[in-house]
Amino acid sequence: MSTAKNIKPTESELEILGILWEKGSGTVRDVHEILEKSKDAGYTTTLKLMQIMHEKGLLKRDTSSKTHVYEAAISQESTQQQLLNKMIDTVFNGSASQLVLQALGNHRSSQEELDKIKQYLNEIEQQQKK
Amino acid sequence: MSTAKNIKPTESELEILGILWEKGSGTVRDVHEILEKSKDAGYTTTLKLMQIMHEKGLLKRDTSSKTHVYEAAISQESTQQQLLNKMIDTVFNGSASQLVLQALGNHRSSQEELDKIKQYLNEIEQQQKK
DNA sequence: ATTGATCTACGAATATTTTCGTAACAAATG
DNA sequence: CATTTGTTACGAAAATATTCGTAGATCAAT
Repeated sequence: MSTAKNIKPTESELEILGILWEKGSGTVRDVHEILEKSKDAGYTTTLKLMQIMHEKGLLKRDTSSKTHVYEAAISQESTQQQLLNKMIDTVFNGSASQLVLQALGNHRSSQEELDKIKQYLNEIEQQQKK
Repeated sequence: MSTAKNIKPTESELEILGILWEKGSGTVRDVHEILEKSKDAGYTTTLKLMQIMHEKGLLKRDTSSKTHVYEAAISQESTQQQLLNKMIDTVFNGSASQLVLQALGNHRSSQEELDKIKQYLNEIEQQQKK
């Protein structure tokens, strides 16, 4: 397993990763301004966090201009998967479908999304028949 | 919202809650023995954690005999929901169905479980037609 | 050139979480 | 009854995570 990162972002780090995954890339100020909406921390706090994340290999950055531009260095998918696995393990008695039911239950999903899920379920069933 | 607990169990606390939800109730030793399998910490560490959790209102306990018996004081479902919501928010761009797809993707689910999910999807669709 | 705004770097203080040693007590064992 | 075993309580150390003040650099506008 070459890409198997056993990296464990902290709570705050995940918030920053989330923002960068969505934006693609951004400066400390970009990230900070979004973060501020839901949190309250100073600018240098966000800066420091992102610097630490860069040291840890969680973020890449372009320092060619004065204002550095950051982006996530770990994939959203693999991080999602890792977090899901732990969550299923500790809080959902090891049952992925229990998690799925719970997630579907409380979030109003669009018809389009539901269709996508259904379609996916069919694909899974097809595969398992083989 | 009367029961709206804004309680945020830590990582270790979640592990203990998970065990107690599954067992129903147990002594410190019970919990510790299970915990030991995946972690390595001393007995008094587990004890201390459970004491703190009791102080915080995360666990109930029966002290009528020398060896205390603990059980979870917060519901598994509401905790699951709270964690899911945060996760969807920070890591899944706010999309519950994205989480569902990811969860289905990597965990091999039994046919029975898949059926249950399908059935649930139908129920949701029915409700939304109203 | 001087000022002001903005940025990075860095160190350190705070806060939080986790870990464990030690003491006191009770129950079981010999 | 003395000893060993298992338990709780408690305090504090250790490890981690978060926050921020301050200094120095860069750049733009006066």
